[in-house]
Amino acid sequence: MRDSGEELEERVGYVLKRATAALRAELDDTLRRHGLTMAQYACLELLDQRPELSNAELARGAFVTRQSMNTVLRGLVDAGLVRRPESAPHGRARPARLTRDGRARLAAADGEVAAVERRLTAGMSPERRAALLDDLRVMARNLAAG
Amino acid sequence: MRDSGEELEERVGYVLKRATAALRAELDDTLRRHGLTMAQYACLELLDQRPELSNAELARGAFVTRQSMNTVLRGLVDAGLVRRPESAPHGRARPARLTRDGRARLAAADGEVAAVERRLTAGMSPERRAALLDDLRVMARNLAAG
DNA sequence: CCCATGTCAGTATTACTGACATTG
DNA sequence: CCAATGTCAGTAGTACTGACATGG
Repeated sequence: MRDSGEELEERVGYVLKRATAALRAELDDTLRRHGLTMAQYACLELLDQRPELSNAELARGAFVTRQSMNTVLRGLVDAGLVRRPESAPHGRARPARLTRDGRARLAAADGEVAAVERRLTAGMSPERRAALLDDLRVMARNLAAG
Repeated sequence: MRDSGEELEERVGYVLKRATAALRAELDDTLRRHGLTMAQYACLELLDQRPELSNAELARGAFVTRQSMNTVLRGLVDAGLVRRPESAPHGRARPARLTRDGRARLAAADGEVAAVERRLTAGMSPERRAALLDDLRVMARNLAAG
């Protein structure tokens, strides 16, 4: 196959989108059963790893506008999963934190999410998985930088 | 690091989501300039590769319900980018095809999309890229099957 | 004044469920 | 009757732009 080399370069994005579409569909179902959407889950995940993030920081972390993230955040606050101080300790930024319920909800969903992820990489050697993880990080950084 | 091996397994989905979120944000911008949304672009892509797909088949290909795909397809037909026969040649399925405008629009967008994809994998060796492509295919298949 | 942040308002797209008709 | 398909209706969640206020 002469053209496989050239095709390759063009098609990483295509296959990446396909893999993610499949993952999204699967996670959507899983999370729905826990009363969460993908956007909400992503936000909870971010806050779990890095508490005290402001709305604007969360937005940058999820690659969306701060208006979009604000909508998500509001939903989470209304649901009692996230807490924000009434007034900003500095500037206008109000650092968000998971509530106890938020941590519990995230933990409950995480178990099933992990199961989906195990299915995702079924049949890959640990080395392969490590290389994949590396590549994905490179890709995220490549675009986040630009 | 004792836990790096275990962490690895858990986090492929997380990093995959991050990489895709970055890609989505980038493509969203790019496609917007061509008057296309991600869903529309995905649909055009599918039809370009496999003409004559019905709405239900497209839905399965994109991992969404046929109702969702129907909405997208309607938009594309209204925009004159996709054509479907008035009546079904067999059963109720009406095979869709790109119009000349549809092909042109897709081709116009594809140039920029390819540029984004090149940035995406910048700094990866051809071997690495090939392995990545392979892994992504495995993941899509792993979930699509389940 | 400038910049980052938060937030309100409005709009478009997408994805879902439920329901129903039609075709083979 | 049944399975697949198309489609209408309704709803929810998400993402965008534009605009404006506020704090440092």
